[in-house]
Amino acid sequence: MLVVDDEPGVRRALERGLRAEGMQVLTASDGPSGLRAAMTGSFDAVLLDIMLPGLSGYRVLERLRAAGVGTPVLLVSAKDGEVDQADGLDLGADGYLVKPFSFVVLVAQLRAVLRRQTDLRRDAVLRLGELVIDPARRQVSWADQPVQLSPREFAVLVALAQRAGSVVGKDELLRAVWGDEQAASRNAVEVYVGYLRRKLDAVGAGGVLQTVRGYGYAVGAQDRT
Amino acid sequence: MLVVDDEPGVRRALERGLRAEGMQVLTASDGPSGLRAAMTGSFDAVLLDIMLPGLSGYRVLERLRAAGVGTPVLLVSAKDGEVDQADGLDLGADGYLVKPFSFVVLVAQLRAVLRRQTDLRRDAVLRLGELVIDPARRQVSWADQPVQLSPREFAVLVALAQRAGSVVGKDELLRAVWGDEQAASRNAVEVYVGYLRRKLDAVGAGGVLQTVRGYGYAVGAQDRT
DNA sequence: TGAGATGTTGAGAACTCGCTGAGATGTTGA
DNA sequence: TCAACATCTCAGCGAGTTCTCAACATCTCA
Repeated sequence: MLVVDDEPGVRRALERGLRAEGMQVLTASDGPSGLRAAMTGSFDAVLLDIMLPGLSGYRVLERLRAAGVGTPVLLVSAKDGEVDQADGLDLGADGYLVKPFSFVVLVAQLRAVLRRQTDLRRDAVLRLGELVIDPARRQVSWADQPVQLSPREFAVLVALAQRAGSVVGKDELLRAVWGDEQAASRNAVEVYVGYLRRKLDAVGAGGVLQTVRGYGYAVGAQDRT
Repeated sequence: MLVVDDEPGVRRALERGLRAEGMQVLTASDGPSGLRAAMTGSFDAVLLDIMLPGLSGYRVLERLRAAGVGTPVLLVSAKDGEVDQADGLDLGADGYLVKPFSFVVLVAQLRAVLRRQTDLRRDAVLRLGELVIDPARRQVSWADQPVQLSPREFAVLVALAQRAGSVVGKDELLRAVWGDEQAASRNAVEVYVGYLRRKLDAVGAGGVLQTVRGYGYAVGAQDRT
């Protein structure tokens, strides 16, 4: 979660509350720094106050969407006018809260937004340049050539592709693919990345999976939808 | 879509937004005219504000249902009380939105309602290339040759065909065909897919049912993105 | 330069998965 | 009551998959 609000008291309260709900929280206190943080696209959701110093919440949202960042955004405002709502909605906000709002309502909205997000994501086709991953059909192809993968290989590739552009630690992969009970050693990750590389190389997709020594792996792509 | 709301700003914003989502939209600004429009029954869904001049949303909904019009209705209100929600749903509303609501949420609810609607029209004949499934007559044919199926076999085939083009997990199939109480093991699914294949192969429909190892089954359909 | 850390890979044992034939059990209708 | 059918479990086979081990390659830094 990214929380953008100019009042230190609100920031602290939200941070503490959301932590207690098991979320990881980062905060920003003005428009520009909030925008910068949100641009990384590495948040599951953003809670954005409208009245902000430097750059209003509207503008932040606008630029975010213009830059193609699709992270869900909940707008927070003290104002209640219809006009504001319509504006916010047209800009692509995913929810709207009017101050003062109850914490319970906030959490409910957040969970709704996150659920919708994962619902959409689960079956959404992932595209990374020539690489296309279709979770609904469990199919992978490179430049329209299909690539046959075993279930584990597929899961590893999806886990990497979902975090495309950033490095995924081996332990993180282990957790994402093998589950929490750690049924496999860390070497299994290396082996499966090896399998994936071999199969991808065979269709000309060399160098898609990069090794980051001492940490983990990353799958290419600077773009994003 | 029929949008009934007395505020011109909201009407315009919704109209624009929904058009952008590919829907056809008509609007009405008060209760009586909204009711008249809805009575025609020619809408896929109605978005109905509760606070309306002339005739409240509740009354509109009431009369609509009394007249036997089953069009799905989403109620919109500024009020947030539990009582109101219960009232609205009792009157036969299909969803409830509290202002201020986000446009994304509205669209999600709308799609859910429409999906439910089409699910009810289950009797529609399913066509997958040469394969024709008629749920109303419980008949299946391949290239005009009829195929005799037992009820279970039929149910499995329908469950697969309804999600044509995407992979259906065995557990998912089990739930869809056998119900939630898990009256059968996962192997039953394999057995029935086996039966289906044998019968389909016999009329030349080989390879219609594909196995996706480690996950489930998929029935043809190459189109779609 | 070379020792230790880190990553890659081939081999192979153990296991899981999906398909199938056999058969127990239940249901229906003559 | 019996035959015909439907449903579902079971056990076994063969193929594919998963994962570990250990040898080897590569990298990093003193």
